[in-house]
Parts: sequence; structure tokens; C-alpha cells
Amino acid sequence: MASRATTTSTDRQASPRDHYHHGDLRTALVAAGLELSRTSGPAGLGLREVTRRVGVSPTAAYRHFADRDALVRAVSHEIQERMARRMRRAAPPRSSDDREEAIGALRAVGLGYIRFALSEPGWFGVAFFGGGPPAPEPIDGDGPAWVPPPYAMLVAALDQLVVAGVLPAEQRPGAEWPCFSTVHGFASLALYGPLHGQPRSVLDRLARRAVDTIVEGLVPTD
Amino acid sequence: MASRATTTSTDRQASPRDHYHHGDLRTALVAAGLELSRTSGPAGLGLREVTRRVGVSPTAAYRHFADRDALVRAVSHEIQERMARRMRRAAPPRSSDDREEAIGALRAVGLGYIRFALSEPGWFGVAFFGGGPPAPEPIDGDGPAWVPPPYAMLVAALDQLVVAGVLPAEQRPGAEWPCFSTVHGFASLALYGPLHGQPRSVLDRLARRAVDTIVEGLVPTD
DNA sequence: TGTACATCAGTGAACGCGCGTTCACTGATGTAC
DNA sequence: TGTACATCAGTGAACGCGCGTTCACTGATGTAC
Repeated sequence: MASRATTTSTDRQASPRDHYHHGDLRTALVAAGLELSRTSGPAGLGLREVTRRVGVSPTAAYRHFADRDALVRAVSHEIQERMARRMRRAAPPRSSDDREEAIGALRAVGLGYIRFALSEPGWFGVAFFGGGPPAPEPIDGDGPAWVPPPYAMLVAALDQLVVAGVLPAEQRPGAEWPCFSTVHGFASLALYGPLHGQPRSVLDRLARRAVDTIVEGLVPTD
Repeated sequence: MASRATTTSTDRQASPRDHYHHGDLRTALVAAGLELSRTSGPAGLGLREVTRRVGVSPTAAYRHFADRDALVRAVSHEIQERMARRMRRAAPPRSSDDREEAIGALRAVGLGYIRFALSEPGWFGVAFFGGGPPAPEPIDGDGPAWVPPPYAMLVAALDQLVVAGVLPAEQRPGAEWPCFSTVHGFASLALYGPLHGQPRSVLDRLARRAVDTIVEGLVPTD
């Protein structure tokens, strides 16, 4: 009756479950959530659907997650870790000029964000819309429990801009938001808005221009 | 049985329906959709919920809309008309300096977009996510059937920038996207992202900076 | 001016769906003695 | 080394929900003659 989930090469568990106790159900549920949401976005993250894929009863999930939202949040966090990993891989080569290097790094963070969104639209949807709006947080208040790694990369790139002497220190606070707005907005327009369906080559060109323009606005080079 | 919807002062139909034939059901459904989505966003736009509010059977909607999606699209279009209307009301005063005026107008378009989103989050959600992704369209192809009025305002502001001699004509094509990305992204971060829940005063300040930065990147003033 | 009739705009019941969550339960595990 | 027992991690049936859509229908409208 309960059809076993066919395991793929990306599964952590090599074989379908053959014991009453699963072993590491929590991890397996998150892995299944990643697979499902990769193609279906947040809608793929039904609690029933995810447990079905693992080959376990829907109730079993409640041993590991308080409710569906908690599962979605776990998947979302994992996605953001992967996003940051992929962004790091696309970092530009070192330059002899510190200023140039810092600016290049900021550009790379922005383009990396957009490129991840474009190539993994399902995951991007979960990361951003999966867990409902995050709790409000004073901008410079006590450290939040969890900082999204892609956001942390943006923060680091901006800090480096100050160190390299490109961005005046007094302009540093709040500089995240023009940058984050532009790249996140571009991704949204490309995935859900008027740029949806444009060929990848066009999107790449427009993305570069969007990033160049906001960086130019932040640290004028002329 | 079928409880009559209580009519509000904003209803086009002054009195509850007292005939078998409604009179202008299509308009009434869109009006009800506007009310419902204003507080509940796209989720409020259930076909059953909307017809319930009008005091009509769910089936009746099919006389006027092919399916739920068509209803949502109609509401979304109406919202975008209102958005543009409100943006126009916030236009800056004329200036003696053409260049200054053109730049001020572009800023106003951006800030108007953000302010509408912040003060009408439900409507903004419908306008942007209501009808699913729009059909892909060649950027400079044949005119699309319907151009979102807020987008048209952005186009006009950019054109004016060229006329005023602030933006070189060869930089005009595609200039929409850095601008649109920034303001739309900011609205998204403020409504669904890490800026969610920040006090309005903070958001206003950050919005101004985001808009200033992208405008500076597009038409440097130093 | 009156009437037959086509057309239009609604009704009401029902279908099938899948969801998240609850409940009382049972099989498996591991530890104290 | 063996056994009693608490604890843990699953099961399976059921609940209640609301949704979009379909179907065969009927009441109201307006027009041709």
C-alpha cells in the first residue's frame, strides 16, 4: 500500500527503509523537501507529500517538526546555505588593486544572488516565501538567532568596501538595502514579473546592468 | 439562507440585490474582490468567498469570468490603475530646472511605487502575484494587450530624462529594469523579507536611500 | 398592443480533491539491575 | 547474561475544512411579429 519512495542518487539514505525505525527521519524529510521544492517551489512542500516521498506516514513528521511551518523553515535554511555556497564558488579572482577587488566582490555577490534565483526558481521561492514573513528585528539590535548566509556575504562585501577605502564609513550603515533591493527585485521581476520568460542571455545582460547601476550609485567611479 | 452581503459606502450598487437579475454582477464581483483582497491579499480572492460577499451563488461568477484566474486578473488590473492614480497624486511640483524636474519625477515614481506597496500590502500582493506569471513578451516587440499603468509611468519618466538631456539616449533602452528592480525589491523586502515589521519611519528613510542610490547610479550628479 | 419564444443570468446540489492536524495505538530500542 | 520496563518513533484511521468546477435546472428579460 504505502509505496516506497524510489531513492535517488542524492539521497543520504542509500536504501529504502527496512526497519520500523527510520534512522534519521528528520534529515530524510528535509532531503525530500529539497527534491520536491526544487521543481514545485513552496507548493511542493506539503507535509503529506514530503512524508509520502520518504515512505512514512504523515504523522511521523510530527516527531521531528512542530508543524508544517517548521519543516518548511528547515528546508528554507538548507536552501540558503546552498545558495551561499554557490555564490562563493562564483567569487572573482583576487586583484592587485584592493579597491577594484572590493568592488568586484560586491558585484559578484549581487550577480551570484540573481543567478541562483534564476537557475533554482523553486528553491528561491521557498527561501524567500517559504516560511512566511520573518519576525521583525531591530536593524542593529541583538544578534538574531540565524542570519541568512547570502545576507551575511553582502554584509561582508560592504564591510570590505569600507576597509578598502571605497565606501566612506559614515555611509556604511544601511548600505545593505539598496543592494539587496536591487538584486532581489531583479530576481522577482525575472521569475514572477514582466521579465518572466525572457531568454537567459537577455536576463544575464540586464542583471549585469542592474548590479552595475546600483554599485555605481553606491560607490561612484567617475 | 444566502445571507445578503452588507453593502458598504464604497459599493457601486447602493442597495442589496432585490431582483433575480443582479444588474451589474461583473462590476460587483470586482468591487468585492477589491475589498476582500485589501486585507487578505490574493488568498482573499476565492471565487466562493467573493460571490458570498456579493450574495450570489458561486456558479454565477462563471457568467462573467472564465474561471477564478480571470476574476483575479480583473481585480489585479483595477488595483494597478489605482496604484498609478495614487502615484500621480504624489508627483513633485514643477521646477524651473528641466533637468532637476525630470530627476525629481523619476524619484517620485519610485517612491510612489514603494509607498503604495507599504500602505496597501494586500493589493500589492494581488497586483504582483495574483495572476501568475505574465506571458513572456519580447522586450521591444509588438505592443502587449495591456500595459500596467505604474510601469507606463516609469517609462515616461525615463523618456523625460532623455528629453531633459540628463540621460544619454544610447543609455535609455533597458533603463527600466535597474529602477523597477530596486523599488520592487525594496517593497518585497519590507513586506515579505528581512525588513518586515520595521517602523514606517525607518522604512521611509531606507526607501529614500534606495531610490536615491539607483537614480545616482543611472544619472550621476557629481 | 399582445403574445410566443429565444436568450440571458441566475440557482442549488453535488463531485472530487488534498490538505494539516488529532487521537489512541503499537512496534522497536536501550538501559538498569 | 537475562529480563523488566520506560521511552522513543513510528502507524492508521478519522476529522473538518474549503476550495474550484460541473451539471441540469429555472426565473427574468426583451424582442419579432
